Amino acid sequence: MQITSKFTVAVHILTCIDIFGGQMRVTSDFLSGSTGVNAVIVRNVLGQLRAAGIVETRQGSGGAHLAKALDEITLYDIYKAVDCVDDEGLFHFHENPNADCPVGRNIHKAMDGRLAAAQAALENELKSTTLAQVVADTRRIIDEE
Amino acid sequence: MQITSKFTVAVHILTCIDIFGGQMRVTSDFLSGSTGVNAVIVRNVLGQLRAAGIVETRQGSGGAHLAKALDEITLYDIYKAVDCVDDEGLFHFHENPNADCPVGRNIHKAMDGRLAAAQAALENELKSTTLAQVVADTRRIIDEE
DNA sequence: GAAAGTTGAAACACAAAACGTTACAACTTT
DNA sequence: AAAGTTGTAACGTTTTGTGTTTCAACTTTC
Repeated sequence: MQITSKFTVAVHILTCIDIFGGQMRVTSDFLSGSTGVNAVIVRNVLGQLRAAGIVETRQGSGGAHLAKALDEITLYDIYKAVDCVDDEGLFHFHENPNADCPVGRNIHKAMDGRLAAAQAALENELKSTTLAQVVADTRRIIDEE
Repeated sequence: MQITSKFTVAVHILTCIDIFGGQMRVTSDFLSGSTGVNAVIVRNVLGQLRAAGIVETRQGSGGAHLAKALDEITLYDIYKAVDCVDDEGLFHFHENPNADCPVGRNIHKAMDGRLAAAQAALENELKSTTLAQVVADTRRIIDEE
């Protein structure tokens, strides 16, 4: 089980938009080249980021731009934007526990709060990290090459 | 994306073993009935829990038993036992970033530590919860019915 | 020691999800 | 008008999770 690569691809895309955006038009084709991901998938991810108010794109003209300051975009925003987890939550209960068994009909309730706390711990960590930090690290690593 | 239901099923199974183990033989067939999960799957999960030293089972005789005290089994132990995540980690990088692009060849390094921190936050929360707590909650909910 | 019930494990089947691919209409700029 | 780009739908492929069938090995009971 792994969280969809669309999440890390989205971070990659946003980092490219910031780093290359000043010098050139950052098209889905260019992003496909940098990420190694199919251009249509890139456009799908950009569409999700646009729906979340993170980037701006326009038909025809080409070139994506950030819609917010780097330090106003958290990894959690991106994680939510690309739908890493659905409404059911990160953990998954089996559908058919036996309602005639006292454990079967209550185990869900007994675990729910604790699993939600674990999921919240993950998400809080993502909320505390901004794209500004990731981009700064990326620039530093590039400069040190 | 969701963490495999084998995890919550394993917790369900262990809870049953504790609650019903005193009165009856808790076989894979019985556990299949309570969880709604196929008996072969139950035996697979029991096999993983046995490999992790959490339960004891024996061919022929039937009936699973806990190999440790309830408060010595954390949700993290179970999560690891049933292989919720592989060695690559919870997050997933795309395979083919472009090594000719400065972002492409460095983004992995720039994100790694932060993603590991997020995963660790989740796992630490699971480590802080024991099966004893889940079973106690389950018994309380049953008593209140 | 034979019968019945159980576990362990392999092999195959099926469904859902992730990701890739093709195709094309709508749009913008030159 | 032409060239390049985005948005989106439709379909294909691969992987993974889960279910199913089958059977050998083992234990207990009769």
